[in-house]
Formats: sequence, C-alpha cells, structure tokens
Amino acid sequence: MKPESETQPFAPVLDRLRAAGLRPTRQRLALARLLFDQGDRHVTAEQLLGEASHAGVRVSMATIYNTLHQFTHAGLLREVVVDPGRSYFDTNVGDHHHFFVEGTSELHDFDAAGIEVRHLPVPPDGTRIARVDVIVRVKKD
Amino acid sequence: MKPESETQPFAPVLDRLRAAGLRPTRQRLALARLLFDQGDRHVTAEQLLGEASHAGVRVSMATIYNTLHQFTHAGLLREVVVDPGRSYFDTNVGDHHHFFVEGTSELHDFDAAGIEVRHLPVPPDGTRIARVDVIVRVKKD
DNA sequence: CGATCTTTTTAGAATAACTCCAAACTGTTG
DNA sequence: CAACAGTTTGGAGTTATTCTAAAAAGATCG
Repeated sequence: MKPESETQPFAPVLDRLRAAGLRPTRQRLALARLLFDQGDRHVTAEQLLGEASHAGVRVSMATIYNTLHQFTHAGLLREVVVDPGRSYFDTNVGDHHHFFVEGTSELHDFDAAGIEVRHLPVPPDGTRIARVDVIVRVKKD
Repeated sequence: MKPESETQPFAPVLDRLRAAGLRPTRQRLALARLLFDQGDRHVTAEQLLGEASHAGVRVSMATIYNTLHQFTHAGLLREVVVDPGRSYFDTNVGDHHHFFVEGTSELHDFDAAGIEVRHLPVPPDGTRIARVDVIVRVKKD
C-alpha cells in the first residue's frame, strides 16, 4: 500500500482549509502541505517561500504573507514574536510555550501542561486575557 | 526644597553612565534623562527621537538606536519583543513581566514576585536559561 | 459549458524599522 | 592644548512586510 502522502496527499489539508472557510486554491493547498505534512515546525515567510520554490510551487511573496496570516486567523497557525524584525509561524497551535536560543534564533516548543503559571495579576481595566506566552530565552554555554 | 530633578538633574544619570562604562556625552545624557527621569516607561526608538527633538535635543536616529542598544547591553534598559516589526525598550529592568494590549499596543508591567512559573522544562542541550519572559496578551472587551 | 461575479494571486512599488558608513566632531588624557 | 580614541551624524542601504492595481482562477447560474 502506498504511503498516505501519495494516496491522500490533499485530503487532510483540504478539510482543514474547508473547515476554516478558506477556498482551497492551488497555492494554499501547496503551502498547507509544506506546513502541515511534516509535524510541528516554525517557519518564517522567507523560509516558506524558499521551500515552495524548491518544491516547484510558484508562489509570490505577497501570497506567502497573505496565506500565513489567513492561516493564523483561522487558527491553523500561531504567530510567535520573539525576534525583533521577523515573525515565526508555528504549526503547533496547541497549548505550549517556547525556548528561544539567542544567537541561532532556533525555536523549540515545550508543552504548557508541564509548567504552572500561577497567580497572574488581573488584566488592565477593560481588557481580558487572550493568551499567555512564556518565552524562555536561552544562550549557548 | 526643590525637587531632585532640579537640584541634581544630571548627577544620577551621570553615575549610571559612568558605572556602565559609557562616556557621558551630551546626547547620552539627554537621552538618559528623558528615559530615566520619569519612572518606568516603554519607548520605541521613534518615540524617543520625537521626545528628544521636542525637548530641543538634536540627535540623529542612528544615535537613538546606538544608545538604546548600548543602554540595553549595559543593563540600564531591557528590550521587549512583543510586537512584530518594532521593539520597545523598558526602563524597568527589575524582575517583571508584561501585559500587552493588542490593538493599542500598550505595554504594562507587572511584578514577577506575584506570580509563579514552576516546573520549567530543562533547556535544550548545551544551553542555559538567560531569561524568562511572560507576555500576557490581552484584548479590549 | 460559458458568461459573470467574486475571490485570489501576482509583480513590483511602497513603507517601516532598522543598520551601516565614512566623515566630522567631542570627550579624555597626558 | 595636542592627539587620539570614542561618538555622532546624514544619508544611503537593508530587511521584513504591506500595498496596489491588474491579471488569473474558482464559484455560480442558466
């Protein structure tokens, strides 16, 4: 039997797009597969463009950005802001946090289940908590 | 008795620069006073340039950036990365974390003493924790 | 299917936030 | 104050991202 990637290459990703109310266009499908068909990843727009062109998919930079943001709004991606001047997009949208290795700019996930953030103060007036990000900045030693 | 800001306008800031091994030049003194003589603040480079020129201090953008980074290295400021595409510099270098109000891009400090972050996982191989940032993203409701 | 309408995509220009550079200037030291 | 190292500066250069208007591609209808 052929591997799933050959027998149902588009199906799961197609469903995700449909569920998100995004038209499954050629470029969205291709990008979704690059993003979601290989486990948890952290990508920048530029990396994704590189991967796309490497995979023979012709996509413009504008589409890369549009798509990353649409996926983020749809909850398929999460934007991670750790590095001034560049955004990472995380395919892991579960409850987790990040290690950020200064110098190499690598990101690593760690599950939120293992840690406890307690006694958070009350949010400023007229606001409610949307999300709590814990960024553990580490250095090579 | 006159307020300290009138009686000893330069002294404390001068000491801080000296202690940091930074030559107390006219621009560094002026920027340091704008930054440190009014309690805890979060500024962007552009804001600081605006304040400087408003205060009649002629400084170039390059110097604003140089100075912000030097102060950060010297431990007089802390860079806060929460907003893609812009850095904030925080004059509070104590142990604290941030509320970030999406939409208005406001930052508010909260003391780290009140919360507990427990059971942090071990950092990736060959690295050690430099800092833990907790960012509580809030939305207006 | 083909006309039509809407959504997407695209190349390239535009913007924003920095960073770099070589020349001018300034604080410091002897 | 001479002389040098450290600083500042305007302006050009970069990088990441957004915008724009026109072309292309899906969807819908008859």
